[in-house]
Amino acid sequence: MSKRYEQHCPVAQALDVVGERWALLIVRNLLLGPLRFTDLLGALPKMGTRMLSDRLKNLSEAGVVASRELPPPASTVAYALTERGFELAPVISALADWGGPLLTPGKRAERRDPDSAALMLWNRAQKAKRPPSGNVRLEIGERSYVFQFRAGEVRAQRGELAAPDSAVAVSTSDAFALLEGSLDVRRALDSERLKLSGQLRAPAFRELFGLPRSSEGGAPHAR
Amino acid sequence: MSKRYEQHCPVAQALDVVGERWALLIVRNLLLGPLRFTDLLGALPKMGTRMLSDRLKNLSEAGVVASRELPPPASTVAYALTERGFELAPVISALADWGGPLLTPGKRAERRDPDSAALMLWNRAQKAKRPPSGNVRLEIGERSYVFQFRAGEVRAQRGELAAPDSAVAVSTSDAFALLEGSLDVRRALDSERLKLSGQLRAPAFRELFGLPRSSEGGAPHAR
DNA sequence: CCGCATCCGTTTCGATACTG
DNA sequence: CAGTATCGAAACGGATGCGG
Repeated sequence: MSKRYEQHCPVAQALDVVGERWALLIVRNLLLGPLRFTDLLGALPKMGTRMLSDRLKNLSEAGVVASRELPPPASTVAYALTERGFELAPVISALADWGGPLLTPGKRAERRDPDSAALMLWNRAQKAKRPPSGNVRLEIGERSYVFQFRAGEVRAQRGELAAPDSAVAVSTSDAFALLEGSLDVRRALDSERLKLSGQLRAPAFRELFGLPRSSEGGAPHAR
Repeated sequence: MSKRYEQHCPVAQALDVVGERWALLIVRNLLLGPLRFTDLLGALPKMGTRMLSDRLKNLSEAGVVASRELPPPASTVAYALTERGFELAPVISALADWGGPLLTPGKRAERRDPDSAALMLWNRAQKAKRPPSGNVRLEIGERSYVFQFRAGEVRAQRGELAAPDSAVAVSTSDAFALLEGSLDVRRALDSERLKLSGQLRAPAFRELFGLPRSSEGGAPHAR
């Protein structure tokens, strides 16, 4: 945007770069790994192709994202965050924390994609008790993610992992249900809506991702 | 904005509320205390009155700001952050951290106001070594601020304080110079561009606000 | 003066069609 | 698949007006 705030203030300067509509959502989607133009487009409903190419251009010039040519046979372009771009993670994280209470469980017509669930899990994992170390393969809906815990850091990326220490599988809607507490980990395991394998046990899993213990304590059929 | 992202994601929900142009800058200015309509207008160059009243309306409906009638004789309205609004501080803080490197020392035509300097000092104070406890009266340019340190928390507000433990006075431009490291605390004190009084000594002052030790180490006239 | 509503020229947005 | 071209609709920015 050529409209800058023109203030000698770090907040205004930051917003000059990532304060435009869509910009931070693009960053959010790229936090889990590189994406192609159309992948981004699909993840950002209502956004037009013009918008996306404009934003990607601006973010590239600002050094936040970089486009790389994928090697053949997948000869196409992928967009990835630069190191500077990854440094926006605390901003996204703070926004996610603040926006958490705004998530109303009901709401139809709101897109629910695996990436959002994965990011929420990542955000919680960063704040939860530090795990020892290890890799977790997380399957949410059709997508697969790798969470790497080591030295008090958590990294999350799209992708497969040959030999993870543990594996988790859950549907997209159940992932959100677990996050919001309307589905209990124990109950999800019993009904096989959540599958755990490897070293990870239920209590450790819940702590690892800071999941609430249960929905309403003693009201199983709270409608 | 009636244009919502319509995604079931806390980041998107947060941006639906505070992602519009100007919104976060309004919050930033209110972090230091309530302001009147025209005060905000003056702090936000290029912003029109229409924009401001729209944004204030949206932010009020979202529960981020609240307008309160000031008691007579100053019968006018002031806008203040709600508790929910203050919870955006980590977002502003993360943006300030990320935007810090974008601040180029030179740049004319960039507004430099005391509030920005005070906010930057607040941001650094939060990350610096925890001070014991006490109140500091900080005068930047024409404005006065009160920093309250206690129990590992730092609060910063516009306003006077009758009997602070320490007092600091500096011009607006020198405040930025101290922050960016082009002006050394020691040198500023010697030349009386920075005035300290009360219990606060130079080294403690520098640590309290995480100020850099000096500009370029051994190049006093680096041009 | 303060808080806001109205008007207007310009920019930006969102959707679609189209090209390499 | 990766964009560019185009167009109507909306939003922005600035100026002005008007009731307190």
